[in-house]
Amino acid sequence: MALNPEQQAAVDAPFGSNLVIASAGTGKTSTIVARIERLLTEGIDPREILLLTFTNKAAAEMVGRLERRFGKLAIEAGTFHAVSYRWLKEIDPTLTLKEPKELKLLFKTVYGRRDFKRAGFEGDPYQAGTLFDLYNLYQNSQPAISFGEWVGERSREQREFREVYDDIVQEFEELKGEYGYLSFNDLLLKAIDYRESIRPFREVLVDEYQDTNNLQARFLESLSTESLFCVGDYDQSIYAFNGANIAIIASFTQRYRNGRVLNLSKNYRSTRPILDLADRVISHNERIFPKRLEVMRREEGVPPKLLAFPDLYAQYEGIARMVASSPTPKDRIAIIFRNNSSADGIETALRERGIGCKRRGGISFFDLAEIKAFFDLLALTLNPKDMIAFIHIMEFAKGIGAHIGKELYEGAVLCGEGDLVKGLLDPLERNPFVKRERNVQLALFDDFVQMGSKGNFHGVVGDSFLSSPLLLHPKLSQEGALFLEELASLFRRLRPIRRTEKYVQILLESGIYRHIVEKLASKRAKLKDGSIDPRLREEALKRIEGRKGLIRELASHYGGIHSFYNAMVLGSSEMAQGEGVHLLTVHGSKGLEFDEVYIIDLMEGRFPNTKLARREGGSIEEERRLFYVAVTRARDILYLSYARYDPVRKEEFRPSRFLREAGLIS
DNA sequence: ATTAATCCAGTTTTT
DNA sequence: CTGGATTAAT
Repeated sequence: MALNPEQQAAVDAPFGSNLVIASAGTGKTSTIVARIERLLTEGIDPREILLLTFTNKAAAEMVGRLERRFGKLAIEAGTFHAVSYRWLKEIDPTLTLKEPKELKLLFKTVYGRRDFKRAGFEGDPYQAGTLFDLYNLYQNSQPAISFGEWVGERSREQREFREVYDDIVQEFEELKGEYGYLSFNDLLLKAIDYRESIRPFREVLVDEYQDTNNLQARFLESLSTESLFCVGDYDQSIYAFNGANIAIIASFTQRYRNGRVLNLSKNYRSTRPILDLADRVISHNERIFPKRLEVMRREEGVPPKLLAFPDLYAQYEGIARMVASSPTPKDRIAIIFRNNSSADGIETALRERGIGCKRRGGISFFDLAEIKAFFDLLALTLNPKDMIAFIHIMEFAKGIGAHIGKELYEGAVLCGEGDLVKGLLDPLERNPFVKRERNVQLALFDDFVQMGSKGNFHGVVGDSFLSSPLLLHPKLSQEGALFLEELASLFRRLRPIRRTEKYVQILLESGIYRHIVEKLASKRAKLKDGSIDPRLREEALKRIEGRKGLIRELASHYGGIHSFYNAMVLGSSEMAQGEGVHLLTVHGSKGLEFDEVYIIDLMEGRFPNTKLARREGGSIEEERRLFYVAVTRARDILYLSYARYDPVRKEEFRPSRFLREAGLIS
């Protein structure tokens, strides 16, 4: 595709600090690709080019376009996080990421150890979950003050808790270290720490620069590069909740002396009526730079159409009906919503009409119990310090809950002199479960307990495991003993394994995973009276078998078992399932385009999500930018839809103010 | 004191 | 449909 003069100017911009302001649909991706092409044809080593994007999919697509022309390329490309991980892996190949959900749980237990009332506080502290989210935002915003001070500055009422909050995050950080956990933010923070060991680049290209937060900006500054090429559009900044800071793009020329700003203003994507509508609405936001978008498409275009429905379900039905009868190929249609909660309703309505749809994340594969269990098992074998994974696995055994799980873990670590694997396979011969004082004074009694406990597990565990001091736990159940032995045997069998496929195979076929799978299948086959239907059980097992196959298939694409695990944590939400109409949140739709777009649930409260807009980080301007992003995904046809009533919550709706701003209602 | 079962409320966007 | 909280059972 030929470039227009503006695009060419960006491609040809000399080395230095370049900022390209690229409005929606102005050929941003093509420009980045052409820029890299130019660098390559000038003879720059691909290894000296770094491309940072917002999703790994976007990076893969751009690299794919380049490779079609140049063949296999060694360009470093991916999200900030994926790239950081790749570098850190070379420094420490065993580091393992932990899901934000799990970290939140850990944070909650740390928080739970504080008793605010008893400590004499009057006011209401933030809840654990809120505080955890705030902590992430704090890390992303990188202020110079402590977390507690920062919270106190944003809210007067919270000032009294600032020391407690500092204490909580300190303990949380210590525990993370103890268990060997890394959060997404830790990837960037660690990469900044190791900046000296990261190779220099000739040019670093940054896509979606408007969504950069302070942590990412610091990461960029820590890189050694001759030239910076940032592409963004402040009207599409929609990640304030994640610390995205428009000031970063707005202050580019102040921060980079000799920084150049280039503009891409010719829109090739959408028809005039669609762009006019987008423009009318976004003009209600304060303009940072006046921006004029030139419509390049010649045809008159179809005016966007407003759809009003009496209630939510009539809306989902109606949209499904329209999609069904539309001549547009299904995979070039997108249904876009503000909140993920809209997805289920529309998906059901589409299903009923036999229309397939493609949905990201959602009721994910990774939320299934058997998949979670697999990844806990994998996480534990990769990082034996992962106490939480150990407990999750042991909880499948009857009679073992969080408490005993934790005691077993600590016992094993004690018997292994700090090493869980040693504690399982080659333990010191002593009872780790008696209090030390007692141990000294009542040595004879200990012996008695040992003999007695071990006797219970004859026939349950093998001879070699029968001598394990872990079996001395007074409340250990038979199943618990079996699980411990199976776990020990799994560690033994995995030790010499290098190949990813083999490693995954052994995990999936291990005794412990088989037990877990059978328990899950039985649970799912349980009838109302408590009995198990063998047919249902067979079906459940079959479904699980299929999912095991999927895990094998996923794993086969990765060179190392650590890479596989970390890629699953980093990219699980990017994976989409299904074929057909695209179901997307506005955030998920960023950077994509479709012939026909339906924006649904355009009601006050929902979109704009007024609850979020009132919260810190949110604003009605941000909601308006979200609307702008959604509208500018459309090439030819745009429908805007709302419903007047929610029959489940018995709630009346008013149409979104954006519909008024768009001139569609008065 | 722990674990298992049962019932009730609630549901933000992403790496 | 899930997570949390409450309750029953061990």
